[in-house]
Amino acid sequence: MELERAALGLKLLGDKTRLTIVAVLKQRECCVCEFQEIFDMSQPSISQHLRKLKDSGIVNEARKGQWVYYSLNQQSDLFELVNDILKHAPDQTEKIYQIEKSNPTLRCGC
Amino acid sequence: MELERAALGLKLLGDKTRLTIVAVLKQRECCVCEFQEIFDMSQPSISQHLRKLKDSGIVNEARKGQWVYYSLNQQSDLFELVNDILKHAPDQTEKIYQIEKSNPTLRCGC
DNA sequence: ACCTTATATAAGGAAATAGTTATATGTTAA
DNA sequence: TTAACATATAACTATTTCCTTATATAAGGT
Repeated sequence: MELERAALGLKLLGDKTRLTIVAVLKQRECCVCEFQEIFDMSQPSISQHLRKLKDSGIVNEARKGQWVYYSLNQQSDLFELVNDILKHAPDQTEKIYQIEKSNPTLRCGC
Repeated sequence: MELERAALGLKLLGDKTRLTIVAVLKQRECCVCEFQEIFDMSQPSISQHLRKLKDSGIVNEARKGQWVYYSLNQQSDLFELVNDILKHAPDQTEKIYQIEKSNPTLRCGC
């Protein structure tokens, strides 16, 4: 991989919020309103972080009804790098629990 | 490792210049004037990048006469992360060659 | 159609960042 | 002790970053 491309990936993951996002996505795909449960910031702010990750190809986005689900893009040229980095990041089971406890997508019945 | 600490390391390596510095240091320790041979920027700018890497513990600094040599700090809590990242960065033999061709520390006789 | 919910985009502001030039500090050698 | 070299620090600037609020778009339910 080009050094510049790797630097872009590292810069994107060099933010606490975005690193947490990808660490959570490694365990489970999530929609925006689920991330709202675990971050103490506005919905637009979360959307903007997800957009950057999407633009770089690190994550995929898929609309399901009114929700947009994000997941790690395993086809990305940055996937292996991201994956290796995540080996050094703490498990996010606690955050996942926090999401599931509040269950913001309850209404969809799925 | 704490997520916040990992994010700091990633942010530091998420800069083209600093990522190149650590990639070069993986192959060979270098002093500031050697980095000046491979970066198209001022000496203070290079010093400032090295300071950030030093402050985080990623690199070591050792004065040898009038030169200050930098090397990867293998004792750093970030070393394994850095090392895994460098697996995804290109080899820097070309840059090393560029340094050795101009040999800025010629005068020391070492 | 209309209201509600979910998400995205636009616009703006405060703080961080990466570079610059000028100057200070530390080391060597004449 | 003075000059030359290597590096660090200070002060400043332009740009980028991350957040905010306000608004737009998209989908679902009544």
